[in-house]
Amino acid sequence: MNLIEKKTLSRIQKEKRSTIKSAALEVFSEYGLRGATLDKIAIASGLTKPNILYYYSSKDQIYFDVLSGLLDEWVAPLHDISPDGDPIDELLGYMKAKLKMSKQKPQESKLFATEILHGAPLTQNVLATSLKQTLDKTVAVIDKWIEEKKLAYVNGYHLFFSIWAMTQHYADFDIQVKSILNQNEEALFNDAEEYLTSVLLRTLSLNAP
Amino acid sequence: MNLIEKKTLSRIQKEKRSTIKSAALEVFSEYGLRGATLDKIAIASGLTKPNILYYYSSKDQIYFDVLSGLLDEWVAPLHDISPDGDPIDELLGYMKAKLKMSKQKPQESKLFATEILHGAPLTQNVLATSLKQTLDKTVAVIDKWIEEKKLAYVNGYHLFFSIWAMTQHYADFDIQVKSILNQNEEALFNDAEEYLTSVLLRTLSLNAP
DNA sequence: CAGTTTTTTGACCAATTGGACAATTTTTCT
DNA sequence: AGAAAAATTGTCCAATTGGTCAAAAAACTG
Repeated sequence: MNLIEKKTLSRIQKEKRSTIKSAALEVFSEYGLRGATLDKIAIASGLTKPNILYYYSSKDQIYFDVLSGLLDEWVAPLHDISPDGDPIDELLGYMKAKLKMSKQKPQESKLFATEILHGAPLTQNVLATSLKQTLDKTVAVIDKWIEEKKLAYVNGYHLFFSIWAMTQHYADFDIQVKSILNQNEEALFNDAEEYLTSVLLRTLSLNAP
Repeated sequence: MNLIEKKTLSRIQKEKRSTIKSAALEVFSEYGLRGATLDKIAIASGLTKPNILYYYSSKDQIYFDVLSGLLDEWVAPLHDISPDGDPIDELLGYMKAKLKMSKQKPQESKLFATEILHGAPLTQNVLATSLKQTLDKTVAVIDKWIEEKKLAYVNGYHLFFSIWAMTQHYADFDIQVKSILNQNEEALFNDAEEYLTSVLLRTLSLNAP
């Protein structure tokens, strides 16, 4: 079981679990939980199916482990927003951090998107508790900044929804984006960053209509 | 076969195909192509599995039919942008139309999102041809408006990517949004529209920094 | 090196799946 | 009404699936 997990994992255990997890991320992000098969994960990892089941008790366990590892990483940039920094710099920095994750970890973004899209069977409580608490705090900071006239008025929650949506779009919908723009990834993400920077600047700056 | 389809479908054929399609939309949007089963579609439609296969030759055919019907509907609002209208009114109207679709047709949005997310196996060529052409034309209109000083400078393609991302987010990630905001749907979409309106206004208006 | 534990695997199983098909029922047409 | 066509279904099947298990192989221990 995962709950009564020993604290000292052998070298082989660490290696194999890590191998399985990255193969599983690959397969899950492409096919989703239900579309992914143990056989596909076995092939992607170079292990046999029973061998995988020696390290994880079920397919769902693998999915759960991969996804849990992701959640913290995904929320982390929110914690880097400093209430003492310059509001616009902080928010631009946050957007850039999220955009960088979309560029460098598209599989993680897609896995997360698929999970939410299909009803968040494993993460709904995390969303409603941990994520909500973190976001509530951050939105309180935004509201304070607005009150101090350091930021134009915006709805803080929807501001973050839109930053998530706009940045993750480049990972989750990459196929659509690349079907329309025949650019290399470098140029694409440069343009995206420039565009998103200008949207946020115009949205958040005080000297607006 | 679907290609050699008769033009005159009987009353029963029309009814049953329609029944199957709406049941399939329900199931596909919740589980994705691979997670959906004919049995689930059978139950959701109130028909038997062989009966479904009498109207569609395979599960993939059903998926293809549902998705094709969706694509046109999904792109349609782009055609309503008039080059002769007021630029900001036209773009606000487009955003509102897309947001309304997210509110009223979340299943369609989710099905489309899942398709793209998992590599757009059935729609990639449609994206690269039909959608691209439509968007190219619309972006040309945007560029003309910018040249005529009716609109602040923006990258037209990324403008549409961001409108799609921000509006569809409320359908695709509804579970996340609703986990964080404990509002009824009416209030939520009102706030969303107000927020998105202000973002677009500030982004597109000329009197900006 | 011998014994013990951990790791790996081939063979297997039951459940689910997409789909085929012949027989039956219902609808349509004259 | 009666024949022809269309629609419906019960039964079946082969392939794929997640998962088991006992035995073999490898790694670690004294």
